[in-house]
Amino acid sequence: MPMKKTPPGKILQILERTYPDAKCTLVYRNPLHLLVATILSAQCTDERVNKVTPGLFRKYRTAEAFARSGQSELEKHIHSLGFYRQKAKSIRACCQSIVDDHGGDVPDRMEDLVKLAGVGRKTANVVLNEAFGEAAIAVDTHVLRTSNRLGWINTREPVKAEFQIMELIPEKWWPRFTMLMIFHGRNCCTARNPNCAACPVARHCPY
DNA sequence: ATCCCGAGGG
DNA sequence: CCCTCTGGAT
Repeated sequence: MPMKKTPPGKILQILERTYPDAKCTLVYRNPLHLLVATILSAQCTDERVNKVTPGLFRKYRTAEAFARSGQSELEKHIHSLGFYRQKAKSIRACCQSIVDDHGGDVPDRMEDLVKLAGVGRKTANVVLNEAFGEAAIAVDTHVLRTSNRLGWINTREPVKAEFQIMELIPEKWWPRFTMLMIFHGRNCCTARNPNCAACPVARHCPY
């Protein structure tokens, strides 16, 4: 049973009109700051991350500074974000690797990024995209869910989803696609009670 | 009560 | 595939 699927182009246009300023709301764009901020953003909002990062980056300016930081010291800064023990541990180990293996600079290759503690494919793609200007699709739960519902893909595996979506969409659109789908997934095509009545692309959606 | 723009581990 | 990790917003 092939599911009905509308080519992405038109849908992306509609979403672009609906969410014209969907964009990464993390404040920092230099690689180290964005990497740390993205690790911190797991399971909490960007607004909450943006609230602690100014003080955090005033205290720890380099990967070496983070690597040297004390576990409990770092935890205090990020306590309000949740998962603070793992996040602190990840950031310290991650920055130690950046110092040891990359001369203190955040690596700019996926292969190297995903080896860093606390950095998965999603985080790596955010950094590649927003800090290094590389076209990428960061597959989070929203991208995965909305893409499946629209019938563009049929898999729950993020890596498969990433490559299948890349086949479907011109590279130029990859970053916009990511942000639009995340926005759409948050505000309309939610996991539990999707607001299909108000959905701008409901006509094109087999879900 | 319930949910959240993940990653690591069993 | 399942589980855990956490505080805060709603």
